[in-house]
Amino acid sequence: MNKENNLSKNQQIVFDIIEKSREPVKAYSILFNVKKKGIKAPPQVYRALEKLIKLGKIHKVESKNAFVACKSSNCEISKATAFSICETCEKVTEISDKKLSKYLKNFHDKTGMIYKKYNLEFYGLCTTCKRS
Amino acid sequence: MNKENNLSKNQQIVFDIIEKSREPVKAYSILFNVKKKGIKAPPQVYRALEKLIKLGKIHKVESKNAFVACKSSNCEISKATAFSICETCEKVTEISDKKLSKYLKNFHDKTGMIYKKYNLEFYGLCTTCKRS
DNA sequence: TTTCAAATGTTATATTATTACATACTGTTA
DNA sequence: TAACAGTATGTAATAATATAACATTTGAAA
Repeated sequence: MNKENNLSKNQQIVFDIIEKSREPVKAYSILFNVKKKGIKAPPQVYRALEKLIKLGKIHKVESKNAFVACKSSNCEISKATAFSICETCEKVTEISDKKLSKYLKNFHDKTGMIYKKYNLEFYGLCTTCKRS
Repeated sequence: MNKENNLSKNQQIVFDIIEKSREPVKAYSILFNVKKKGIKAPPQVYRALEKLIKLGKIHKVESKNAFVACKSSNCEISKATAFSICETCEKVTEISDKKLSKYLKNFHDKTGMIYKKYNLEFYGLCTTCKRS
């Protein structure tokens, strides 16, 4: 364990890759990038990813099978995620909107189900792609 | 093409499987089930799925890599999906809530991005699993 | 210093999805 | 009706994503 932040060696290596990236990173892209650091096999990456998600340090963008560092509530355990995804340039941005998260956290359906977590992915055209 | 509903042979076969199922169906489970009907290879299934999604007849539950028939706005093209997923029994239900969909359709983030589509997946405990 | 949970290393394999290319069907319109 | 365009199909191969299973090591705390 790394004392400062509670991450183990592999977890830190994987997290660093994701954090530095400006876009969602795929598991096998991570794997490729950490071969030089001694991580050789998929389970090592997937285990680190799983732990990082549990810790709220990263999120999985489900519709892209890719991972991003949590920007909105850094280092807190986050079970509420929202992303905007540009269908043209593929840019993914985490949305942190108090009203939206409040609305969704308080949402109840008719059945009385208890929601502990949600993931919302918007698709559309980002402002850059809109212009062109 | 099947005149009644615009689906081709393979599309109809795949749709029937999904429609009859009470739970989300995975692509390879579909493939296995339609081998007897002459569909033998993944691309045949994936192509049908793709078309059915375009038509709004089915949705993909992204976090499960599985497909469900659209119950809420039958046969209309649907770009706005919301599901509730029980973490215990894995039951997936499509949420059709006018207020929720209105809220999300009208949602704008700070960047001015135009949203054309969204997918929302809630996780939690269904009423049955809550009791036990 | 034993002990236990967490983390790691490794091989193999399962699961999900796409590429690429050849062929056939369907409806339109010249 | 012949030609065309668009859509759908069949097929083989392979790419991409993810997990199972098992042995071993590490780290913190009792």
